[in-house]
Amino acid sequence: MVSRRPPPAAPRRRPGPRRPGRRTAPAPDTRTALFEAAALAFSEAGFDGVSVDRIARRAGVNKAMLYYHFRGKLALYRAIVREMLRDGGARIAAVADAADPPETKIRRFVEAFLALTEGRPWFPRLMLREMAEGAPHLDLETLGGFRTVLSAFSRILAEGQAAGVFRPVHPVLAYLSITGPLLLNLARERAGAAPGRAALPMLAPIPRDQVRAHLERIALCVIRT
Amino acid sequence: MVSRRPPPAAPRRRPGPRRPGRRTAPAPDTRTALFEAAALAFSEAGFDGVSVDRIARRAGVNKAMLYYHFRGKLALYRAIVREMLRDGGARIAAVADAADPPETKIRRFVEAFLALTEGRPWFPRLMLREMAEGAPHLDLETLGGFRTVLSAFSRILAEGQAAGVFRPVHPVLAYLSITGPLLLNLARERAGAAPGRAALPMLAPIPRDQVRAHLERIALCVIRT
DNA sequence: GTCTATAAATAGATAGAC
DNA sequence: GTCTATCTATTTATAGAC
Repeated sequence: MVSRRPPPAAPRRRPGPRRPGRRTAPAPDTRTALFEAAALAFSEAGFDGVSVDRIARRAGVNKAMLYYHFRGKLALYRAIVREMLRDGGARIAAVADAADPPETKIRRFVEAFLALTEGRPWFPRLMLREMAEGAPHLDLETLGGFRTVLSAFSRILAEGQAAGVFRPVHPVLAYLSITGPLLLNLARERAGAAPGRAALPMLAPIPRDQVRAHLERIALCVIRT
Repeated sequence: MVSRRPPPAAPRRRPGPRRPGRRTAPAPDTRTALFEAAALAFSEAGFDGVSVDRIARRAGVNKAMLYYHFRGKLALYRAIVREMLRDGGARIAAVADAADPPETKIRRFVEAFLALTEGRPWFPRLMLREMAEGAPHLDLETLGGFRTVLSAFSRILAEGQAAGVFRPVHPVLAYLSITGPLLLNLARERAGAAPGRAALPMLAPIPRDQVRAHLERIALCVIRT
């Protein structure tokens, strides 16, 4: 049910943002407006839950512009995910390649991931949703973005193991053990923010610092010798 | 985008399964067939990704029967979630109320949760998806089913804390720290099972015993003093 | 209880004027 | 680059025969 008609086989002709010296209208940032409106909308309602029309209206532009600037709904969605993974991968790589002891890097990793979820409100929702669905909207190229993140994380683990302070642990399990509780907790708090649910203690927010401390504890006790 | 028209305000008239001594046709198990077909379909494609028509066809019955036996698509979905939570809550409560030391109960909890995910293939997918979306399809009554599960888990924590073997920890964070990695790992393996992804080591399955051992380690190191 | 037929709404996508 | 208008497929849901 991802897309009603078979995907149009990708001729890939990216217009590229804002070439100087054109004859047409100013075009302030139609492409960017579409991108950000779609990112928020997808994170709130999921790929199937958002209509192309709604994205366009939210961006304040015409629906047809989505098909002009991107190749369609699915291509726009993938562009959003790729951008997220590119930025996330760069930040995690910066942590992994810094000159810190492995344990510090793990703490920095937790903080970087937390910052990522706070800087882009759509990041955790969109990512968790896509994972929960089994990533049916992503192609191999987009999935490759995950590898960048995971391999940076794995470098930290390997360094700690070489130094004898970390035990051997499956990198994927370790990664999911840190990020999973965080993503699910954010989803839980979001569920509690829905109207008529304020009275459910089960869905009440937990202070940010308490969450951060908990995640660091998980991280270190899972991978430390 | 949950349902196109406003929900019909719930007169709640459950037909009840199979009353003996009727005059109409045998009706072997139309209701059950619909229930199971829908559970699998919802877990595969999500609430919005499955059409009523598809559920009916998969169950081998007519589409109109869904509206006869349940009140509509949303009511059927909620019935499935409620059944899951009822059964899950009962199993976790059985673990919590047994005569074991707290640490054993935690291990039993992990095993019970794992068994739950293995016994009902749709359980982890459906649950993770619904959580990832912020539970937009659930009413307060259905959400109450979560409380049963969580309170049983909290009883184990409280018992261990009273005995001095567990440290004080937020029950919700502890719960998510065990179940989150498991659910996300299942989703990851499912993503890897999609056609054309067998070559991605990042999505390769991890042996069940390794996962179980990892979850137990997380559980105990998060809550133990 | 079960079915066919259809209503009423909305989806993604495109053609073509400007 | 941007727009309006529209095509076509699909959706949830119901009416009414049997």
